[in-house]
Amino acid sequence: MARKVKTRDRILQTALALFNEEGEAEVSTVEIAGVLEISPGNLYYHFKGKEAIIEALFDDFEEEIRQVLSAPIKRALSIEDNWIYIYIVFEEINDFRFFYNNLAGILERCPDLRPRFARLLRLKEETAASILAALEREGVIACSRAEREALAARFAAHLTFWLQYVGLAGAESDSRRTINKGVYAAMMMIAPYVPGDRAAFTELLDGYIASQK
Amino acid sequence: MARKVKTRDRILQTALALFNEEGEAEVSTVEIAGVLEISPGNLYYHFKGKEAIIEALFDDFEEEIRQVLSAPIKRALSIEDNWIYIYIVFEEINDFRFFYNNLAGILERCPDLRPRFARLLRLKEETAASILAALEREGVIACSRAEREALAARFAAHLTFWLQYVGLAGAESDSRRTINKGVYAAMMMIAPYVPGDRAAFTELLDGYIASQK
DNA sequence: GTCTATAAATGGATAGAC
DNA sequence: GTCTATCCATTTATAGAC
Repeated sequence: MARKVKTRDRILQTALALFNEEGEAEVSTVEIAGVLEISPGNLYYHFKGKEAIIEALFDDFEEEIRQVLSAPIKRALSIEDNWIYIYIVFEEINDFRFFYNNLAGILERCPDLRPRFARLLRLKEETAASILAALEREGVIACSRAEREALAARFAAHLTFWLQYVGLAGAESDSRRTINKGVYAAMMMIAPYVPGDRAAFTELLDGYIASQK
Repeated sequence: MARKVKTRDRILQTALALFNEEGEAEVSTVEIAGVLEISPGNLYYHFKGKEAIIEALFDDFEEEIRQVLSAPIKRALSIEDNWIYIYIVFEEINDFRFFYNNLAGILERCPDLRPRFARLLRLKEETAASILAALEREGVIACSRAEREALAARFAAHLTFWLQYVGLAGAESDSRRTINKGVYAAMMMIAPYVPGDRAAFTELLDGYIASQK
């Protein structure tokens, strides 16, 4: 007996899909209601307006991404483990990409989200930094504290903007492939810090991305 | 006898300022006309609509950034020369930042700009690649072709998104300082490829940014 | 070139019936 | 919870006078 999905949830789900597809600015509350085949009035019963919908979607996103970023990475020192980990982060961002595609606009109209989003950025940096520190301890990479911090910041920025970047360069349709390229690019940032012959490391990466396509 | 500035130019100038300040989506044609103290009708005499204004602004931006990116860098192998060069690119982007702050939305409504913007991205990459190649030839850095290409792509992405990134982390007001930090971050991407003790190179950078603040 | 006036369309929002 | 009906505000866009 297929349990009836609550209208509130259907609104969120549909809004998310439309926002991701057409861009948040391009989607009106009327359109969302239209796709759902409910009345605008009904939509307004559940959410005071578009901002309320966006904030509710951000709640979901924040919870999920926090869970991913805060998950202690157990023995994630192999290339494979790190690859998968980064892949998952990208996937999460991809699911809420509408947000990243119009950050300035959304934060303008939902000022409450600004500090929360800034915190997420910091969490990304911290997570990257702690992974790098672990790699450093195990001798996988060798770099100074200053380098590690700069690298962590770059990492966070990469996670934040990569999907947008490929979208601009020319629409790549296959998201799995796109994300794998993003993971590859992330790993390449680490390569020069691998002691000894980093060429071997690079070749390992090349092999890995080839196997992923 | 102060030559009268053409209305068309005043529109572009005012629109650019408002777009940068409040975000393109937040500014209507009526508002632009209001600030200029001309009638909306008059504005529509000069431009068919907001899209036309945006495209005209993009024309200006494209011309200027092309000039900067295509300028042959003569003997730009010193830290100082490269620093200044990157600074100028950032400055140009900063002057038209409204565009970068709402890329998805603008490209949605002005599809003509999409390929042109993509070309600019490629130009950024090519420029970065050729600078890196020069540095390689002179022995300033040492890296493989694959590494150089990955680095060039990262460089282009950095130029594209850095200003947005700091804007999100917490609004830095002083643009000169922000840009200098962006240049520093760019230089730090090169550091690990400097042969010998890269620590010396890093210290040089630290000294340089300290002198710039 | 510039203005006034106004049309036409859209999106956000609410009241009140069912 | 949901709908219909409606209102208000904003924005784009045009016609025609000066």
